[in-house]
Amino acid sequence: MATIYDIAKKAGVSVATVSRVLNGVDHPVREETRKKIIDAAKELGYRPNKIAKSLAHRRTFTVALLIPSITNNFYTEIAEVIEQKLGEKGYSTYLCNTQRMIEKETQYVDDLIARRVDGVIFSPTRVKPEDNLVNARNLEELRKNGIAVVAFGSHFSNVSQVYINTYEGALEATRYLLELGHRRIGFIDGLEAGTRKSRRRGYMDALKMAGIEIDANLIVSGNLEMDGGYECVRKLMQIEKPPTAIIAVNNLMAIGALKGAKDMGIDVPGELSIIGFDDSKLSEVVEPPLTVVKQPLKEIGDVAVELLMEQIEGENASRMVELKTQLIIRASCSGKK
Amino acid sequence: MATIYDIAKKAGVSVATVSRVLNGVDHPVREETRKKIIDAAKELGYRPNKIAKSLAHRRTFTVALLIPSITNNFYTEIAEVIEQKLGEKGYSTYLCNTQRMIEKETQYVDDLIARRVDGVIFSPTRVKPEDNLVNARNLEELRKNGIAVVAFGSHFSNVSQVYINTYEGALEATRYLLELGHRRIGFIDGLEAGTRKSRRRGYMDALKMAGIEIDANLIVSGNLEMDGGYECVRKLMQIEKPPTAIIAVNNLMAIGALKGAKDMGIDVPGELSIIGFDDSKLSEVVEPPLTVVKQPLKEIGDVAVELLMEQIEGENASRMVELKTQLIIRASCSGKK
DNA sequence: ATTGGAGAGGTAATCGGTTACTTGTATTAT
DNA sequence: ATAATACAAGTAACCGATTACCTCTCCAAT
Repeated sequence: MATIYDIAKKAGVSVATVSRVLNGVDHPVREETRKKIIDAAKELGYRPNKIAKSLAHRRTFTVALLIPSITNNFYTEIAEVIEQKLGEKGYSTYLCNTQRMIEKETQYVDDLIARRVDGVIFSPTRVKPEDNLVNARNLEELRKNGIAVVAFGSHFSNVSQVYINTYEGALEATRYLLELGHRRIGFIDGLEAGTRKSRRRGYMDALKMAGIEIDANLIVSGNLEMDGGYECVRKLMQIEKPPTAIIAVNNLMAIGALKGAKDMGIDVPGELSIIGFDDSKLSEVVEPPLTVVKQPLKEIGDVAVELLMEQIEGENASRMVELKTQLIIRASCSGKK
Repeated sequence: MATIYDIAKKAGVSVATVSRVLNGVDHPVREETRKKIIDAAKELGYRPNKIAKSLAHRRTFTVALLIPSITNNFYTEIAEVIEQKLGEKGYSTYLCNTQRMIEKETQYVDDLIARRVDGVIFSPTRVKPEDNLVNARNLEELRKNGIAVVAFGSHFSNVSQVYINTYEGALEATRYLLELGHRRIGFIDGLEAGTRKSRRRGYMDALKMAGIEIDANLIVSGNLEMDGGYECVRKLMQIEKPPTAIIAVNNLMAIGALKGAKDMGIDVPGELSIIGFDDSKLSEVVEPPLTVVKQPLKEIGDVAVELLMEQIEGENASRMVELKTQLIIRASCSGKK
């Protein structure tokens, strides 16, 4: 492949001039010379080598988006807007999918440092509570190596982040079910059993405020995929006094729960109301369309990119932006008679 | 950040030795020296610079996966296996999403060449028939610049590819509907109206062989997303003699069609049978679960990586592998009375 | 006539690694 | 005792760019 040296030789100039012309650097060059260089580059089918450019500039103009899953629309819809926005700003996006495996997260972090990405938008992979520590360590490692970081989907200290107030979302959803007359409300949680889990807290607080005692049997956990929701609903509906409504902490689990209920011959919303989290096209097409606590996907992406750019190109103070959820009422909930 | 020069100084050796130790090159080094180097590297928090490595090696150990959509599970499920397999072989994956915009495909191709990826797994973005030409040009550009390429999702000459025999898939699906007694079968196509579209040919051939004349009114096109299917079904059901069964060319369109039919008050499968393409988790959770022509996602990914590795690391003869579809019968079709 | 500065372009160090080739020493074979 | 060889390590060119600094002309100003 042709290099700027080849072009320089062919055009009879030095590489400095070639570089200047090809990059539009502010340095006077005669029109005639410029043309010779452009022509030579074209003839040689010259392709700039970004590897070399990156090495010289100590900038790669690459940003990584590190997420737990790529088959979950929640993440891909965010990914799409992030990639779009970064592209407009001249950055390429590395999409890194951990498949919810914490070791892969660490592997990726090492690789991203080695590749000298300019920034990382980080949504932690957390299946077991201990993963929390690994997440924090990975984040720290990135920052220690001078990489700008923005996080979303969880809490960290001292890092720019987009924080979605899921506590209030869960609170609102639970209250909605209470208003409909439900008293036994189940909660389908993810595996990442921590202490300060906001969705669960929102759910519990709403119940407490309504003077309803919390029944541990009504809270079950599964993996964050459809089968997790499927299994959870079966567990919930087989306890002594099964719930009349259920909240699931993400989109796929809600859909899995819906399917599980149907397979058990339970009518939704007739016998069981279901509320999911994370709106996506899917929630609309299932039967019945799901009532969900929507997280503002597009905004999350927009804000994440903004925060990252502030760090890469501006003052690097870390900042936190809070976004609110919104309850989208569709047809998966009904009043308790 | 620390470089091998820093390590060399700290350990009192030359950079050559550092490089050898850190990369496990087959060259004798005294155990004592090795230890000094390892320790120095650790103390300095050394992180290898893959940019520099790539420049020196003229290999990036990066492969790009260039696809039309990232919010369609068909692609993300393939992406997941590809990324997994490539990772095992020591390659990082660049996931590039064109959002079905042909200009983005070209932009990406230019960028990938500039980034000197070792290979590209390419699924063409094709919305209008003319895009075909752009796809071919992009492919040629990659190859001209010495980048290994594997294509899937369409036909190209002289490139390794995974070819899914969708002609037979469509043939089989149509015959299935014919056996159920349907005579008026609608076809929901994508926008990419070409001449030699295999799914459509399979559909038409099955009808012809059954002695049924093709009614152009039964063939409509839309975009490849849910709303495309949604609109198409409305069109189809409003013609003079509407179909009693429909085949849609991809997963999202089938789901959109299902939703569209429901919204029109049409019972599926009672009044209308629907068959989709591209199996994915979604097809199972909609109501009724969709009968689909399944494309072997995992195999597509596996084979694509195999073919690419053959080119990058072995003899670079281009090769074509044909995969078969499979009709998965669920509950969205019923016999015509 | 001399000086100063703008215009046009070149030289070579640098980014952080890899590696072909060379060197010096210790061991073994003859 | 000496040559041959293995071992252990170093030197410096190279990968493909960028860019600070330098040089040479030419022309206007004094």
